[in-house]
Amino acid sequence: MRALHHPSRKSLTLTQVLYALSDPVRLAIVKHLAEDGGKACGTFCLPVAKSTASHHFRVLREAGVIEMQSEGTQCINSLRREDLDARFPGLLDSVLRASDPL
Amino acid sequence: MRALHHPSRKSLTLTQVLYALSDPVRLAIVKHLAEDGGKACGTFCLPVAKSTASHHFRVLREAGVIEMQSEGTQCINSLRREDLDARFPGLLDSVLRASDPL
DNA sequence: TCAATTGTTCTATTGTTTACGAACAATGGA
DNA sequence: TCCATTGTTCGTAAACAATAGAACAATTGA
Repeated sequence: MRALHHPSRKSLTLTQVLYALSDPVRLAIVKHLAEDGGKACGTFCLPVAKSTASHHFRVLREAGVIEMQSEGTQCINSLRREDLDARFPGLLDSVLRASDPL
Repeated sequence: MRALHHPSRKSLTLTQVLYALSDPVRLAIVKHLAEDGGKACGTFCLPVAKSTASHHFRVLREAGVIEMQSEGTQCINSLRREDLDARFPGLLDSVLRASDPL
């Protein structure tokens, strides 16, 4: 697996983050990661094909919402909480809270 | 002007709101309305054609982010702050705050 | 080495979004 | 009534996004 690009904290943009979070599949991923981080892509039960899931993980990564690390054949995902909180204080929390009853 | 449909507070969805806010033009509209509400569509200096602006106002309205009221030939816009705060506490504030240095 | 696992990339399809100009509708003032 | 103002709708084009299947790459274990 080649090196994955992650945007720097500074280069995160609000509109891109909001867009990344505005898809139900991606929001579900973020919710799961908020509950327990460090999960491999395959451990999410997503209602889409593997290739589509890969696309959604990529959108989240490129928006700076998640971090992906290769770990053997799988890749471990985690929320970029600190970066998001630093750049957009309160945003992630309010989104997670708002998505609770989902 | 015919009656404009506004979704009820209950029917607002997080993903729809996030999507509505994820466009730079729409975010600019929301920012302006947060500073001074009750502005007509024409008072916004937007970098798009009239018809395109109309589209963006509509997306915001249908997501439940803004309220539009006919007032003569113009239409007065305002943020649905109470509804948004009730449904998604802290979300609007964090978005507005995050968009400050924009 | 071979096969299984995990995820990415490529290609294609389908539908959505953004955008604009032109035409239209509604209102209000001259 | 006529005209200006304001905003919506329509038709259309270009760009983008979500989806899936097939092929591919990297790793791990047998």
